[in-house]
Amino acid sequence: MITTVELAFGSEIKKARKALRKSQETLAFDAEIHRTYVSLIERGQKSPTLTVIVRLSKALKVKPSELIRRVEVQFE
Amino acid sequence: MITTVELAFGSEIKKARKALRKSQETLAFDAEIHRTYVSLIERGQKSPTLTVIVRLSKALKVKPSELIRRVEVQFE
DNA sequence: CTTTTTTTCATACTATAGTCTGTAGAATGG
DNA sequence: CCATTCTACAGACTATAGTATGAAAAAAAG
Repeated sequence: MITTVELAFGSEIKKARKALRKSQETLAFDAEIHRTYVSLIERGQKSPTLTVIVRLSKALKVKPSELIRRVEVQFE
Repeated sequence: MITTVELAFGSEIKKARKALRKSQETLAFDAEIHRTYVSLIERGQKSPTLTVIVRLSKALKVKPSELIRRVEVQFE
């Protein structure tokens, strides 16, 4: 099931990635996840696990809590 | 694969649950996840998805970002 | 100590996260 | 334009998240 939380999360990932001018492929490499999976996440079609959230955060140089906070803001 | 992040997350869930004097079963009911799964999470044996993290947060009356922040503190 | 509630553990199962390969289309740059 | 890079999409697959049932062990309560 895809809720809006995934969409919000995906858009924040994309935003943070663009801010670093990285491609999905580069981000995937840095976060050690698959290229196509980054695409799925950004489009809110998957609900990533805690480990993946942490890996993406590291690769994007943003604290996981900060990333989640940005997601929460979208619901205020 | 279980990293230490899951252990840290689990211990925070347990702490927050105890603070509300809830049983695992009650928390599971409130978060709409399974009884035994709460046990697994608290012991760091599973890496919950974003949706589950959000559900647990709601049931525990803590913002997801705050929950994650508490996890991060354990690594400082 | 005895009873009751809570948690752990085992096992089996279903659903979905995450991988992999390739391709078509869109976006970007020269 | 043209070439190149990047992203979306499809489909098939593997790994693991999450469910379900029950019973044993541990903890709490009386």
